[in-house]
Amino acid sequence: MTVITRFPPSPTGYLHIGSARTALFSWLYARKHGGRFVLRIEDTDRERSSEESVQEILDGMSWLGLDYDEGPYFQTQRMNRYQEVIDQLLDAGKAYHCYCTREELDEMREQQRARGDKPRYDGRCRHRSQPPQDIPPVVRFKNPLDGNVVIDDLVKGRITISNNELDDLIIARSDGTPTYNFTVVVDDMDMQITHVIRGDDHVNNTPRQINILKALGVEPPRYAHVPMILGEDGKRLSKRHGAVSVMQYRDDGYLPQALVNYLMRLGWSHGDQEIFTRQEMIDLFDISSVQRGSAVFNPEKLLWLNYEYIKAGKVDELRDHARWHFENAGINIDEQANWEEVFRVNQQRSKTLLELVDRSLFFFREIDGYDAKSVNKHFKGQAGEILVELRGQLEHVRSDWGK
RNA sequence: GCUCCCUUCGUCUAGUGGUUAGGACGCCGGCCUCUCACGUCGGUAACAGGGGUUCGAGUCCCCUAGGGAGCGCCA
Repeated sequence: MTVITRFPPSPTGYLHIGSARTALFSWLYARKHGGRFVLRIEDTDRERSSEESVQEILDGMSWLGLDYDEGPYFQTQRMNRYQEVIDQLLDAGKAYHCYCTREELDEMREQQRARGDKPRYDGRCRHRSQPPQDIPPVVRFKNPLDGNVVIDDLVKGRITISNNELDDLIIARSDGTPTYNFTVVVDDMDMQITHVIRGDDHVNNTPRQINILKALGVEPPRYAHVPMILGEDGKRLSKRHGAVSVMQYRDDGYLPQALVNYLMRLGWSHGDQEIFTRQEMIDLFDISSVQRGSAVFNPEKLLWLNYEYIKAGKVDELRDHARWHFENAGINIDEQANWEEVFRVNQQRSKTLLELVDRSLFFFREIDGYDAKSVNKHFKGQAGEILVELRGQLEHVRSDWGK
């Protein structure tokens, strides 16, 4: 059996650091097992989806080096297929039309909450005999009434959920468009996904999806629910914790390999090893030894790792990653004669590429001014004479520069 | 509220019944050094709490507490 994993972002913003980690795990799993990695864009929410986001995600993945073997597929291009499966379910009596109004549903949920119950649809339209003419119906999936759903999760272990905790979820809206939990199932089925690796905010969706898969007569894939990444305050990582966009890290002068390394080590470890080459990641990473609990994102450690990568980096590779940063500073690094020497002096004292660029600038361009405060503090007394003298001395050592 | 999941230094983690509970980041200090660094040596700091099981529990079981997630015609 060929392993097929997938990464299904919705293009509603930047590529989030948490999504990137899940993508990395999926990619690693596929690469490790000689399988395929599928990219699928979940763009059914037309309101919030955008072309720019798609591009941003694509850029992020390529920057991280996460190449995919199939896709990108777009859900909006698969609408006919979803409709087909909905009809199939309807015909088989495994789904039904529901004419409940939002008001009616709200009221029902309110009563359930008041009773201390979990709000869920009570299936009142399952046997509706005379459909009202003026209400466009949604389609609901007939969830089994009893029994359990068991997930043998690759990271969480066995999870058992009782079917009476689940309700008849909507698989098609009143305008006919399919909903998330349904499209995921159809896509994973059609794309023959064997391993679903995703955030553990999806564990509660999993039993529903398994039930639909079973109704469709398909064997569910294996699941691996990886924990969320939290901010310093223990809350789910979000913008208020600082940078959460992958591309922001690129802009801030991080090396992709450092980010990838950090992300993989977050919630996973291999003995005392901290630094891994790409190949080691593929060989050593094991999804089933990912930590079960969530992990707090630690920017300091990422910074340290980045520093390690810069210190140990080959100058030409560093130059490739720093090229556009230099361009931003108005320097064409490829035209600089002594750039290698400059890199070698600075790479051991720069924690980011931005710092490296900053420290290198005065080697590459004329000084256009002095810091007033420092001038007042140091340029006094004999300082001028000494500097002139020093300059004279430097003329002689110039030919030995770097030796 | 209900359901599911989780719980070792501040943070990321090792640990699979017997360890002085190990490593890493951070922080503090020593050494190296004509500067800044690199490097290097050392220190700081944890098994959430309570019951069991066992000769012996961070490791197994139960309870409590705390945290996270989900409960949409969002994904």
